Amino acid sequence: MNEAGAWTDERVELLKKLWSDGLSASQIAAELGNVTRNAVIGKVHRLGLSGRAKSAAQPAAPRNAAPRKAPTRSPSHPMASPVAHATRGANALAPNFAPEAEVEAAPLPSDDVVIPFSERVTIMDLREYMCRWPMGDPTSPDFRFCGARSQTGLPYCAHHSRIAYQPAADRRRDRSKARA
DNA sequence: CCCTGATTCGC
DNA sequence: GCGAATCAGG
Repeated sequence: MNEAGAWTDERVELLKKLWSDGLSASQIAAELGNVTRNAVIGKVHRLGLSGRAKSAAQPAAPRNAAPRKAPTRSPSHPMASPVAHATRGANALAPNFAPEAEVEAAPLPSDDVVIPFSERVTIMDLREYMCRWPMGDPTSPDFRFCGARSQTGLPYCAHHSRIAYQPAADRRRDRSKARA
């Protein structure tokens, strides 16, 4: 039998299909099984795919110096960073709320379900990786955000992303496997 | 915090 | 050819 992680024609075909289908490398890797997302990406590049739904070509990112073997992990902090703490507070809490931009399912207070209180955060505790799903009136003093881990590139967590965008054909984010 | 694809390079 | 390590961006 073929090796589990071997790129047979079958697997390559599936790879092409899924890649052109818009699935992410990790998703494809999970689907194929016994391969990492890096393997998928590597194969994609070798096949000449890459950049499926992106610009024809990136602005030639000067990716110089990338010694993955002898990384300069020793003198990493000769001086460290001079406290790059940019206090971004004190900004106006402009209620520039877009009730209906493209989100028909307005954030009703009724969907507090499945959202534990402990997860809720104020704008003060809101981090970049936290879900910004508004809960309650922005004008209300007890206005809170979901605060759960937000999805990549999205301002909301997985749960609220689904509600917000209501994809015509939802992609099953099956990351249940392939996770050492 | 997590994820994304892109790239390099030892194997 | 392969893919881990690494990078850079979101």
